[in-house]
Amino acid sequence: MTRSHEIAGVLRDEILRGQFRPGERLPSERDLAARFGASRGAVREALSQIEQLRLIDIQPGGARIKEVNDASIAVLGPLLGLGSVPDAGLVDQFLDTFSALARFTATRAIPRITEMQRTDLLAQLDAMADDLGSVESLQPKMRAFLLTLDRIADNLVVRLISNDLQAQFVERMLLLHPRPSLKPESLQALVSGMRLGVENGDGEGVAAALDTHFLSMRALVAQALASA
Amino acid sequence: MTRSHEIAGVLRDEILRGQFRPGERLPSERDLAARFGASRGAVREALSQIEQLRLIDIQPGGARIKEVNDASIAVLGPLLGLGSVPDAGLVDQFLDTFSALARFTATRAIPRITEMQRTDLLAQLDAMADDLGSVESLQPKMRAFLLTLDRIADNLVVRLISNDLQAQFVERMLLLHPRPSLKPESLQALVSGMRLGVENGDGEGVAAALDTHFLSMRALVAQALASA
DNA sequence: AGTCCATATTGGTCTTACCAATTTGCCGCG
DNA sequence: CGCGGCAAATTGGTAAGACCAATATGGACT
Repeated sequence: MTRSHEIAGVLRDEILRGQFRPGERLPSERDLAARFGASRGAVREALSQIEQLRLIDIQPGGARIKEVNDASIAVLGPLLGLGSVPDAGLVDQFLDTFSALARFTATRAIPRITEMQRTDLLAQLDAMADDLGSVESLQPKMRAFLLTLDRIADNLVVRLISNDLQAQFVERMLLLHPRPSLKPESLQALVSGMRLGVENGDGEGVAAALDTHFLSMRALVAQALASA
Repeated sequence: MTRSHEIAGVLRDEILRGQFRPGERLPSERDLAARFGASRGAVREALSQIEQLRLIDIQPGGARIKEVNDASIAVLGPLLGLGSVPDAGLVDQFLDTFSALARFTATRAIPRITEMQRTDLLAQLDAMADDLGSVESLQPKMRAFLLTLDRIADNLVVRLISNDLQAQFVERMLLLHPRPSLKPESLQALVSGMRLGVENGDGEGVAAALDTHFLSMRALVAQALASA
């Protein structure tokens, strides 16, 4: 972690916390350098990073705060990490979005899979079916399965979105205690539902199974966050 | 446009063009400074920006190129602008993604709209219905309508994704000649389809209208790009 | 009260310098 | 010939100082 990343992190969080109003001017680079006990170069690198998050607009005369609504999606992770517990509403929006992305991937992938790919997917699902009890080992298999679908769907735009969100989200949610865990019956339904869809080349079937899975997931996580 | 942004743009495009293999080392900051006739500070700021795109990994010892698959979605715009004409496949993936995002927004927004919002939406649709002939003036109304839905759906994650993609995509596609334009009948079907959905509180109806609209759009754009 | 201009401030850029970590390349050993 | 190990060169990280052009500020003047 370099000095400029540290500084960027602090300033980013302050902006996300709303400590500056949109349109307001950020302290000058020289003032920030003094505040952080760093060189102006380090501060400039930090500001350059925050500018890429589209949280500020740097111009001769000063850097001005922008609306969070116009920011890059890269602020979502830091936004989750602001409090000691992630914001329940934002987490639900994340999961809802994941749900839509998974549905997208499934409906685009299934109609174009080859026989070999189908065999591969079925094998992965069978491996998952043997593992319903331990969420810890099912999770990575689920991710691998969705990644396979993602490769088949072959949409770079959605792939980058999914990767980005996943990276920001998973990392922050793994810290939760206690980790919510779905009932084996639900997982069983998910796996068998997807299996049926893959077998029949029914993308909508796979998507539907994912939909209900994400719905239960959202309910569960909401409950976990409420109690935390 | 500052020097560091210029340099970052050049290096970014070179990486996106595949002029470096993943894992390969980028020239040192001092060499790059010499190449661009700039100071090391300017180059460092540029590299810091490229690092935020997740195109490189900066470490003591050197900056190493990463896989484009792991990059930020902020590379999609530059990726569209690499050639004289945007890549048709990537454009289609963009539109497909827009389609899914619009569907998401519609299905989430419609069930939770208030009477006042419904009135507003219907008014917007009526204004659009009077304007089917000129694509130039319909386009912004369509965007405003989707933005209204977006505000109602109230999902920050999807909003940021949509904003981001839109900003990157629209800007690059406006340069196309000739600009593709849908037949008035199709637009008529879109507007009336959405109107029916809004009236009946039928999110799936609105989404379906959007689906068919984006399908025609994709066919049209593919044709335009093939001829360009 | 409004306008205009001099001044101070701010970002943009370059130079030079030093440190710590990594990489490189050479040497000697097995 | 290969391989381990050590020293030197290279590389990124950071700092301090300086100058310019564009912007913002404040005061003088009308």
